[in-house]
Amino acid sequence: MNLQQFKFVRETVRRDFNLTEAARMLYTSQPGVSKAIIELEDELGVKIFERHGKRIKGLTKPGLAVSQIVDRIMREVDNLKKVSDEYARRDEGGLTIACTHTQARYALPQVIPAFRKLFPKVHLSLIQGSPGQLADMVLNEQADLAVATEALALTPGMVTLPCYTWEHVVVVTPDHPLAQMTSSQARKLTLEQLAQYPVITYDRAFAGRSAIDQAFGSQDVHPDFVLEAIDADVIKTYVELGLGIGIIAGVAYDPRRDTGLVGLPVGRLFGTHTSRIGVKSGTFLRDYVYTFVELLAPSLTREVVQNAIKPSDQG
Amino acid sequence: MNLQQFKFVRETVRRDFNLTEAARMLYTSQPGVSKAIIELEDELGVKIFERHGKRIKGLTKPGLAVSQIVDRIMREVDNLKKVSDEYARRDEGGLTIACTHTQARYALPQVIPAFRKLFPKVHLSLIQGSPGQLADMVLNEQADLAVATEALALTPGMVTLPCYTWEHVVVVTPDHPLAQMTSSQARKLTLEQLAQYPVITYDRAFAGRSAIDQAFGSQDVHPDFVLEAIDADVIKTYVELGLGIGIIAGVAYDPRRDTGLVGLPVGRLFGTHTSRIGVKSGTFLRDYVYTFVELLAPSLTREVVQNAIKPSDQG
DNA sequence: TGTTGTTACGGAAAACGTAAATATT
DNA sequence: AATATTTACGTTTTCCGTAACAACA
Repeated sequence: MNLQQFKFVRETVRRDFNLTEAARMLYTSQPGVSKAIIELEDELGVKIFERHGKRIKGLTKPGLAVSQIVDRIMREVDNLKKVSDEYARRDEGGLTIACTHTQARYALPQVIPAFRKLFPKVHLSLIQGSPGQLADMVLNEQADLAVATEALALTPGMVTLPCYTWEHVVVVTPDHPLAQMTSSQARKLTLEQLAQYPVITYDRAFAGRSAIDQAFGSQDVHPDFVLEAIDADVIKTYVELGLGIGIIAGVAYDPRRDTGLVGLPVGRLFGTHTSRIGVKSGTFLRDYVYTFVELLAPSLTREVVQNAIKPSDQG
Repeated sequence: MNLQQFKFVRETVRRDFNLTEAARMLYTSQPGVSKAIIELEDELGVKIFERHGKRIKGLTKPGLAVSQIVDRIMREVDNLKKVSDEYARRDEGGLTIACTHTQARYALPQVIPAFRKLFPKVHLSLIQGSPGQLADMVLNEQADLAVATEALALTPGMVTLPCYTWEHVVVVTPDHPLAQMTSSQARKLTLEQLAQYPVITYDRAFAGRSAIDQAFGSQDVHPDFVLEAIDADVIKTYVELGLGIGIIAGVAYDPRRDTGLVGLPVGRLFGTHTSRIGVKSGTFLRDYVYTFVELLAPSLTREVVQNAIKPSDQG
């Protein structure tokens, strides 16, 4: 039994039981992976992988149990590295944040400069992806934490914590009829009125889009979604081109910079949303990660987060 | 980083930071242990052990964190072996029970025959020791579970569950004044009356002795404890020799077999005691271990026990 | 001065990659 | 036929024990 074998098992599971892929990801030879796994199976006395002839198709029943334990071991091994780095290179290291475009472009810029001043030696990476991908990145420990609004939650092993709340804003061109309204008229704007115009907003999986659909749906109003995009910059671009009205996250509209657009504060129509951070349960987080989270959401103190990631179930 | 290094670190901590001892326990050479640990320290970039020159005196701050993680890893590695044995040799294996003499001699015989019938291939070992030793054996995973009445509890990582309750009994020779009483007189026996005779009972750490002391102490009665022993058989022997009256666990007195003794049911004087099983939190238990516990205490179902040993904190 | 930890060194074992064989889709 | 896994084999590296050395108490 050795750590190498565990690494191979974990990677093989992650790569959907493709040894060749697993070997490639770990920069090693495929026969080596095969041999190591077979040796582990021999030592444990059980087959970990279900084989149809020579093709590996999935986990056996004992294999599932083994795989879960192996995951826990490898997670602790990762923690070992992180813990010692915490002492050896106190303020150095990497912080990988998986987030949506909205977060990367509008929310995180409000904290990253301060963070960099505190930890100039920490190498930051922002990885963008869909909320589903973000969750995967955190669970596979490719990212230390995820920030998103839509469904990060509910995968076992994933812990999410409320970060900040926000509302949508409607953006239109200055010459658009909606832009001509008095502010008292604007306050009374309804979903029906909005739905008279083509709508440009986020893709299904992003930035509170589900709340937008729900709001319209509950009133049985069905606007024409002419264009859906991952990020507010794209949406704003097409709004400026006159393709329709935009519904974007409030943080994504800045009256001073977005001079070609008028923002209508009708967030109430679509409800209030909570952006959340996602962390993998049971992982060790470097000191500066806690600091980062506190900068992003002062209510998420070190204690709150530590308590949340305590491993309560196996993940 | 490899499992060997982890094993060495764990053993070195357990052997009070004596590399020579650790090496001997693991049947390997001492320089090998030294080298492996140094290599691990180099790889992690931190010193794990506090050294005064060349003497290892304890854990450094990072070393403590490392040691805790290493313990968790090694525990999971042990689980891996157990899990696969569960499938590979479904009803074979070992069951090591750490218990006091009272348990081994009087309580466990009531369940072990039934257990052996169910799992004839399971090799049973009973290790006897003081309650403190029992706890250590479980924590070091030399024993699967511990059974005892006195202080098993409260070490972190140890989970205890109530097993069965019992009371003490006073035993005397048939010609002893106390044996001449009518049953109504016997029912009214007081601690003062008992204290008129020399008392033979358990050693401080065993079988509810603390409750005996407490009972006498609370009435400010101070009997003459002429002899203290670990087990009831020894106590009964000396009672038969006329050295005094015996106070032993109720289970240890059988009127049919102990023909040379008369039992007085005065358990109420010393309160009711609960024997408990102790298990290490976070360990995997073989199927037959759950069965054994259910035989011993039907209320401790598999679900109850599994729930109890779920790792809530690090141990 | 005895005990304990580190360094040096050499033989044995295992780890790993290339090549070939075999099985699956 | 193409893709995927296992077997075979030889080189390289790592492992591990003995011996020698160094430092504490």
